[in-house]
Amino acid sequence: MISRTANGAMTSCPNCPLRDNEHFRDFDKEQLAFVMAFKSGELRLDAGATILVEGSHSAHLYTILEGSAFRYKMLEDGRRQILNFVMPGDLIGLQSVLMAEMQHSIEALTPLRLCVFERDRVDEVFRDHPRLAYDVTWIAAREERILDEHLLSVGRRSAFERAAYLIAFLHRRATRSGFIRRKPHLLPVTQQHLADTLGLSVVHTNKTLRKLITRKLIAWRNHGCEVLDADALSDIAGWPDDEDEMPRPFI
Amino acid sequence: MISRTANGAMTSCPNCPLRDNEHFRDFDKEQLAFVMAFKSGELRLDAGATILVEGSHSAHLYTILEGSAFRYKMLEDGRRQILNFVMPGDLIGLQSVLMAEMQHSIEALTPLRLCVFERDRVDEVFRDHPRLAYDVTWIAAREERILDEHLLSVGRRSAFERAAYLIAFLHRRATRSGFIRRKPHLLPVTQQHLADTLGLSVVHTNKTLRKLITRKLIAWRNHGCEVLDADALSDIAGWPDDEDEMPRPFI
DNA sequence: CGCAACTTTGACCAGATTCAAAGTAAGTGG
DNA sequence: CCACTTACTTTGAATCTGGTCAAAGTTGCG
Repeated sequence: MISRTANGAMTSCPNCPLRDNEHFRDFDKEQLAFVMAFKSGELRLDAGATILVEGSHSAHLYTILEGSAFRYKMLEDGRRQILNFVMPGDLIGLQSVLMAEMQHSIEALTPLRLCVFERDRVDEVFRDHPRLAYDVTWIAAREERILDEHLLSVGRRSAFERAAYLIAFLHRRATRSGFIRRKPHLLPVTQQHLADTLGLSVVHTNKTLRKLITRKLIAWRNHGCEVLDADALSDIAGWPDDEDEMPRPFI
Repeated sequence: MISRTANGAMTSCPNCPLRDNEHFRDFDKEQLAFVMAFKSGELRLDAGATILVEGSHSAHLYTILEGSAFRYKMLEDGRRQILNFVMPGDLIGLQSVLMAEMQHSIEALTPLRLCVFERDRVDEVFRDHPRLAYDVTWIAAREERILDEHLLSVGRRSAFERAAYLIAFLHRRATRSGFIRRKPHLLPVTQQHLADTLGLSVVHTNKTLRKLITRKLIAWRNHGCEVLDADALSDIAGWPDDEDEMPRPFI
């Protein structure tokens, strides 16, 4: 399950690709040493693979190194709600480490490369590395903030505003996290993914996206959405700019 | 602003009412001593008062001792989404302590009694009290989990299921936190509050609640909802029981 | 070439919103 | 104690947003 060499060598923390990204904060030497020791392996998964599943009790915590995934919940009859997307630098599995079990599943959207940490060693982080513990809490608070905004969106924005918000949101996160590097800016999602995030049917999602396409704010490509005017999308949604964002921590 | 005696004496931590509640975990002596020193005062607010406001940068962190409040966000044109309700034992203001500023507001639903902590001393928690730092993270993860479920509800449940879920949710939290003590179980909310949580209009919320009333699952009283059959409500929503819940931490 | 997955379109329907107005209860000041 | 106000709940009617169903069009892939 944990491949160290199969599809390429394991990345050592000092060479971590996240380290080159100005949006992430630097570690000091001691933290770096600890995280290197804390990291117990690397995991590669194909697109479509399930990383964590609702009801399970994972022994691991992961940081995304490369690729993207999404968190979702399902009702018994199959209705699915995508809760959030996961991109490089994001931490997953914290819920299953802190609480009894996962209450959502996570599926890879693209091929994925993950850092693996042992659940049993999380105590060490809190005991010996207050700054890293603080960062873990910060990361949890950030997820909360994102969910707040999604809830506002699904609860109170019209389908059109909601779609604009979602694409602007994904675009901002994808560019800042380094998930998307070069133009054109392509988000690798199907309309079904967007529908399940927006709380809409696929049919209506399609019709709503068509309006954004007509206005030349996005274009639809083979299995993906090209973002043409992210600022206009944020404007439609009334979503603030958040320019003063500080470099964010990751583990 | 911080009253120590005005409307009754300040509660000392060893006599904290939360301590009597089996659903909350106990502190050991050292933790208790620290929290006592960490607590810098007590705040009493009237129903309807705004505790924290979007865009502000609070110098405090609060734990609810008594009463209830709600977190919400608004769009520019006044549309409001209630994100979650806050009850005894809940921590508020963490976002503004960790990040630059609040991105939601909090308003008292009932008269409120809060423990006040200084933002500047949060570092001490992480530096010297790993167990408490862990608890703070746990509390953040719990909020995330609640938001996940709300998002599923607003995005994918029908109005009827959604209303049933929300009332079952509020009821479970209210009874476990000690916010509601004796029968009849009355939730002090208006239909406008429920509507803004459900992402529905007041009119449609009223019609939806009426169905629950007809089925004798709830009754509507003066400014409040009486819960008659919480289990039936959870069933309608397909919301799991969560019986094996462990005592939870608070600060 | 042909299947499988995804996107698009149209017709019709249901659930939810809006608007308007009336009913109810609690609270206030005379 | 009553009249008046305010806040909240209820109802009906008209309208609209978004859902469902069905079918066809695309694209990628083996």
